[in-house]
Amino acid sequence: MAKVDQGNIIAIRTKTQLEILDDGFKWRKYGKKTVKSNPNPRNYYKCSTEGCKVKKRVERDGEDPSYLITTYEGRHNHESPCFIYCDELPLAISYGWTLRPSQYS
DNA sequence: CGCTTTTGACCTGCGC
DNA sequence: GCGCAGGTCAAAAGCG
Repeated sequence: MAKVDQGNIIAIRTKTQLEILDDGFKWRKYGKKTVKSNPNPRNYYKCSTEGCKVKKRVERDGEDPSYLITTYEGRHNHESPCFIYCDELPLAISYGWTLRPSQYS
């Protein structure tokens, strides 16, 4: 359905044992699905802020369960409820996250 | 009261 | 043409 993609897909790998990472935005979980590529379930989140059509995909690394892969899709239409949005990348870098190109699966 | 969360089912696209 | 995979939505319930 969504053919008009923002074209902004940023995959970030974080070394954490937590299942959910909070980057300062309000995310509403709208789906859970298990992918064959990974025996782990993949969580789908969407920004609950009005005017914000950003989608977030969270999945564990099948090769490194210690790592969590967070994929951001789209651009925020507002500032972070608590932090300032830096150009195009969230405060992920401040956390030492690894930024990867849109070459995701 | 508002908002969030959870599971299932459904749909589409692509490949062969 | 069929199957598979992935993705999204809907409803309901619970909680602060």
